[in-house]
Amino acid sequence: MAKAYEPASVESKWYPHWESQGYFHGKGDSDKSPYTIVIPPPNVTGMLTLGHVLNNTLQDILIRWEKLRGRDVCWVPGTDHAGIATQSKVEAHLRVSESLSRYDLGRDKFLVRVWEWKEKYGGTIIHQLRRLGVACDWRRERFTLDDDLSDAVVEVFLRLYDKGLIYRGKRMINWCPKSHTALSDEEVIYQSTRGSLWYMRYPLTSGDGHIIVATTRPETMLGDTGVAVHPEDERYRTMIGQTVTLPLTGREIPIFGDTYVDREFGTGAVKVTPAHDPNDYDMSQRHNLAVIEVIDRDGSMTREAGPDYQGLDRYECRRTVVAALQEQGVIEKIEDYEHQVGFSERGHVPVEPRLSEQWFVKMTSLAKPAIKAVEDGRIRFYPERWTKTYNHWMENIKDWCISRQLWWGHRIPAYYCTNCNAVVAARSAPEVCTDCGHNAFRQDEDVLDTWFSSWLWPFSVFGWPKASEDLKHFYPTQSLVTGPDIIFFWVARMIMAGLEFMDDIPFSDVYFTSIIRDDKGRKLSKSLNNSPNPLDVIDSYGADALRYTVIYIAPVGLDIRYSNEKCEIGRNFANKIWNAARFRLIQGDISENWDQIDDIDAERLRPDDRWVLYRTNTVAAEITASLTAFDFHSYAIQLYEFIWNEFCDWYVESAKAAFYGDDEQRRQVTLRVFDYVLSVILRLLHPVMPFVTEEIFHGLNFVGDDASIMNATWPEPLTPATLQALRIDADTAAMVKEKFDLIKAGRNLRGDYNIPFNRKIAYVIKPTSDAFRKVLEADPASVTLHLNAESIIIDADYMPETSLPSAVGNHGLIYMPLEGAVDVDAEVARLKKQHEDLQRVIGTINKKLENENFLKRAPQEIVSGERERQKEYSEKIKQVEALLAGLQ
RNA sequence: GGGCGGUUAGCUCAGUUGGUUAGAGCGUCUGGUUUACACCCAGAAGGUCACUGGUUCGAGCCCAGUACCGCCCA
Repeated sequence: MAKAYEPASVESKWYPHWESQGYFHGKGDSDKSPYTIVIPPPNVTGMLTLGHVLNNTLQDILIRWEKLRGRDVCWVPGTDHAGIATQSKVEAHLRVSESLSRYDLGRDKFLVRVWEWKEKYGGTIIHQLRRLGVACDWRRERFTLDDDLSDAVVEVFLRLYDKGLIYRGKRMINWCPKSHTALSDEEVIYQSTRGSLWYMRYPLTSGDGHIIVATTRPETMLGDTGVAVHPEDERYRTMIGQTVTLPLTGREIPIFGDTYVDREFGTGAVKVTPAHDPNDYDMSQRHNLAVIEVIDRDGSMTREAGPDYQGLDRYECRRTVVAALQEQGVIEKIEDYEHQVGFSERGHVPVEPRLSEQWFVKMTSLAKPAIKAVEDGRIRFYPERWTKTYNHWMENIKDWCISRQLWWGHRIPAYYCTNCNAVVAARSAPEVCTDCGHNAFRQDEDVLDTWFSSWLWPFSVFGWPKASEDLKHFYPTQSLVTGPDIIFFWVARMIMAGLEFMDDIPFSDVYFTSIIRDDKGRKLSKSLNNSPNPLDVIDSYGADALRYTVIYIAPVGLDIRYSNEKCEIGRNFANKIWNAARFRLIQGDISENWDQIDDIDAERLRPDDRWVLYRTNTVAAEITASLTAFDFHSYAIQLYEFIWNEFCDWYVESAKAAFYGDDEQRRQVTLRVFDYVLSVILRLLHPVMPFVTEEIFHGLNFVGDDASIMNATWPEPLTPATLQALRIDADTAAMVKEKFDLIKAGRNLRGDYNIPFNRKIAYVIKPTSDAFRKVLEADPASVTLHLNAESIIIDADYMPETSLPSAVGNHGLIYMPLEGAVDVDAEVARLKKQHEDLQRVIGTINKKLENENFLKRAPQEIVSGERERQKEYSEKIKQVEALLAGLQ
């Protein structure tokens, strides 16, 4: 084995091996209970980001863990077609390389080009994911535009249409002027934007004064068809019913009262542009106002805007309109104003509310059972607080706009009679129109929202609507790991779809990941150039290191502050376990019965062996509990602290005493214990660090060349019989811990006297309890080694002739006999400090025990615990006082 | 405006249903080529647990309020 762990060769060796051996493949017909995860499908245009690293590492931990626990695991990977993103990318490519627009090519030829692009670049993220080591079932990889999955989309559309839950209608929707398509409410990102509030004076037609309206969008005044005030607003009461003459256009429009108007905002009078504002549109319906469209689908002004403005971009038009109004003295004043502006999630331009004909899904009836599924705990969210966000959205759910004016996607399965325009939803064009008998139809030009296929993902990947063994076996899935940013887009909709079409929940647990930021707390973004490329990180630190680090630094329910340097945590940790294994290999071949300890002769066990077995058993249970609770951070911390601070710092050192000693039988037993513990550690670690654990498992011959740690078993708790037979218990473990504490005290004495650790010196230990004496006498060699002592004397009756450097523990004292003078001042100072500390502690204990209320009201075990401590510390302080007396 | 988080060591964070002298990693300082590991080892320093009040025998933890930071929804 190399002196330091070298990830690159190990990773490139094992991943192809795992994949070719079919270890990632869910059997589907197995007698084992299934454990299924569907991947949140990344965009087919996507590149691997740190967000993917976190998300997929978490899923991989669950999958590998459940596999070790013996379940038939299946993690379905795949990508979605990402309508807008992919289409825009290919359009941009065509524009730059061939100066072609999609209209130049036409729909069919354009789609051929998109498919070509997809075949060429669409696999990028899928291949990048493999570098991370994820145990995805690649034989089941799916794409949302695959034939099966497209069949599912059509089936769902038709079912909902037949139920009356899908309808087509002219509504106010969010329009992306860059992508020229409608968007759902969820695809609009509101951002605080600095703008202005323009106050405009609209003259009354009567010539008798004016009314001042305030607006953030002066260019829309070209489409104004009314002015609204609150009906009870005294300032304007007399104006209701009058008309104003709209500047620039000369249109005469009414002033009317509507309770929607906020009297506090601006002047309390608002201009009403029904075609370009959802609230104005609602008011126009209530008050029979005209609807005049002045902004076109590309964000330019229409003919209706008037000859001076037609064709201008909406922002250019704003400047022109304001200039014209200023010239006419219409602008009363301009204030700086910060307000929320909706931006297109994909197009990154301000959306334009627009009236248009679109397809919608009625959501209310779908939402009801989905709310209930979370309410009654059939589906659980981690962290739990996300249920509130979910509930709030679900209870106020709005109809879902599912049509997109794109070409890349699932084309809407609706056909229009070319004669009478009758609408038919069907798998293919009907032969004859049932309304008029005509025989020609045209299909709807639009495609469906990408999420309209994603929401079916948990069952469409298994072939639904066709019945299949896979579907029966693997649905419902168990865990979903995703970001809270798509709780509405995806999670909520999958729950609704699962219940509606499968009559069952799609998954039982949803784990919401943290959001990754840079170490200054800023969002990762291309423009800030603060998004590390995970592949570079894997090259320099290793996949295990990156995986482990991301889990280790992820706080529960908070954002992660990441920097590449933090991957040293994972790299160092991998190297640590690597070297512990290397040390073991140097000692010779692995024990034959490394996978159990039941037949070990208890008499051969050292206290340290019992301690490490006790701790291993405890930590394995704690780790299992952490993973069960989706507490991945604890999982990582528990591994780190046990492996580094307990196993390596204490047990490996302690084992050296046995390995280098004369007692061959003891050596063999210690090797057995070491091997057992190491095998447990590796299996506990495997879900998060698959590569290094596999390499070590083979390196130490825990498994043969053709096998894998992936197929090992998760460590089971030791049986009570074993624990009893080997006398592995909390008391022994506690006593060994006392020993370690006294060893630390002994090391501190060196520090006080500036004796370097490499200089061997003599120590005397005086146990003050029988149990402690026995632990020490059972294995003085390990104490000698831990202290790097020249010699150790264990003597319960030890009385030094002169004062010696010494320290007091809970069950004994340690002395450091020195040649030459004792530094009395230093000794006194240290002991006095300890005396003060003890006095303070004893003081608080005494205060409690003297408090009648405490004795009366605190639980008995707390009170007796305090009595115990009082006794213990009193003993200890006496020892300190005796030492002090000897010095003075 | 409504909702949800957060505030603990220089930095990043743990801290179980309230109960030992509040912990870890990184950073800083001291010492060390110890035959697993310098990607390391042995030590040290460093905290009024944001603030105010309350409940309790007992509060970092529970309750109320305040301040600041962040996210979501309108």
